[in-house]
Amino acid sequence: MNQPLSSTEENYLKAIFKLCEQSDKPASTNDVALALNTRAASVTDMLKRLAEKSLINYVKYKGVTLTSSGRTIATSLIRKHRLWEVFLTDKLNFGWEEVHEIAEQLEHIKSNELTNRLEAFLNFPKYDPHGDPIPDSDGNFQYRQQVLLADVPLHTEVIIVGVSEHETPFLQYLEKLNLILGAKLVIQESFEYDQSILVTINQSTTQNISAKVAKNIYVQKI
Amino acid sequence: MNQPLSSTEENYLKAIFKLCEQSDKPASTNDVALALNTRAASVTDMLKRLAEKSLINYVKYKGVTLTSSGRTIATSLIRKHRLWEVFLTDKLNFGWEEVHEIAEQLEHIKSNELTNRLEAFLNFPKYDPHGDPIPDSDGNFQYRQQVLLADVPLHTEVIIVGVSEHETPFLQYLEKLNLILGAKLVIQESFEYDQSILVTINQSTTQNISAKVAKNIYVQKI
DNA sequence: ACGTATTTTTAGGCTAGTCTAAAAATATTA
DNA sequence: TAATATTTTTAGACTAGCCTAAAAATACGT
Ligand SMILES: [Mn+2]
Ligand SMILES: [Mn+2]
Ligand SMILES: [Mn+2]
Ligand SMILES: [Mn+2]
Repeated sequence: MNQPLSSTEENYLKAIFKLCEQSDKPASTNDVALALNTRAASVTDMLKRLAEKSLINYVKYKGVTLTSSGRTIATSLIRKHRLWEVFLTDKLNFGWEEVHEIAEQLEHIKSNELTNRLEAFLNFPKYDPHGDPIPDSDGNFQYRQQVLLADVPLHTEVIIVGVSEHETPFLQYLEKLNLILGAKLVIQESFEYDQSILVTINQSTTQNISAKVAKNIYVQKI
Repeated sequence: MNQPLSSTEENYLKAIFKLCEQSDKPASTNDVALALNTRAASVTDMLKRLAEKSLINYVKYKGVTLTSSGRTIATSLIRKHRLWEVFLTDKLNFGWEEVHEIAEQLEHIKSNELTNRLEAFLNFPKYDPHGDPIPDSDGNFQYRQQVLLADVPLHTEVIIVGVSEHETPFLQYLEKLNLILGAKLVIQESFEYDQSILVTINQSTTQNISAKVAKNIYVQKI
């Protein structure tokens, strides 16, 4: 027992973690299939194997949650993913829209010593380039209190602290609009018609932002 | 066609490259099996598939060599392996005996941009922590003229530039004896009895070195 | 050159992981 | 609550990669 997991098995654990993270309810077979871009039948297959290894709690037709050893592995993957993303942006000067795909590969490198030394080399960062918290070596996250830009009232000054989507086109688009981590925003107007909002960015330019974008940006009041 | 290769396929190409590097003759099925710690039947299987993809020249019963596209992939793997080894020693302070295993994983990360930026970040190193040359992005090696310590005549001053084995115990042993890259050696005596030699290290200590060790250390006259 | 030893390939089977199609269970709606 | 819709599981098949055992090809010694 306790032989190293395949990248595939690791990806299932990570997906289940993320699906259960918010709601705390079990994840459905279909949700997992959707998250991993695979089919429900393949998921059922894998759930049986992961349950066999005591990494998940799986009840037929009732969904899946992680056991504590499953959660340990999942958080370690997220930790590695986010630390590598910091490495790629801070040390190799990649843009925040380029790092996710490479980190998807790097997160599967197996060496705790490597992870810990990388963390030290990066000066123990607490957040990744997208503003997501980096768990410590015990798997504890430092969650930040944050709200969606879409839920912020008018005339409140806020600062961008994160995004809820990591896909390249979205991040490139934000970059273009100067909507990067740390940017200061004030909502000037909200349009009923299409739920878009008018925001002032860094006390200089003023931009119209679609509802879709506003729902994917996390901000903090200052 | 030209879909990305699996790590397994990449490892076969790397092994074939190394087997053909010195001798220039085709590698035998058994040699490949030995190098990859697998069975001859599995090798035959894979050789058929790699030949199908035009990555190797394979003639039944006659052995295998790389095609030029096979060689491109193999050298890219070696390039990545050695650059990561430099990263691990120079930036993360790993010992030269700890890096090989981790680099075996890292060499399969797919991103040319990553490799090239890593190379720049490391200031374009020409040799890895074991003294092996790092090919450039076109796959060209800068070979060094070097001889085995075992073949050096008495009383010649030489400097350690490389090792021909990367296994942890061997490298740890060298470390213990202060036989690290850059150490200056002079052979004082050679013993017929067991082919061991007596060497002065860095003009200070004098050590007896077994024939086995002396055959795995590369040196340069100075 | 011929018989023996070695090397290599073939044959057939195994596991992990994937898929589609069909069956079974659960949820929804009238 | 009974019919229908949705979700999930099962059944069966496929590929990559690996294995052992047997057959075929090649190399070697006398
Ligand atoms: Mn990411
Ligand atoms: Mn991220
Ligand atoms: Mn190495
Ligand atoms: Mn090396």
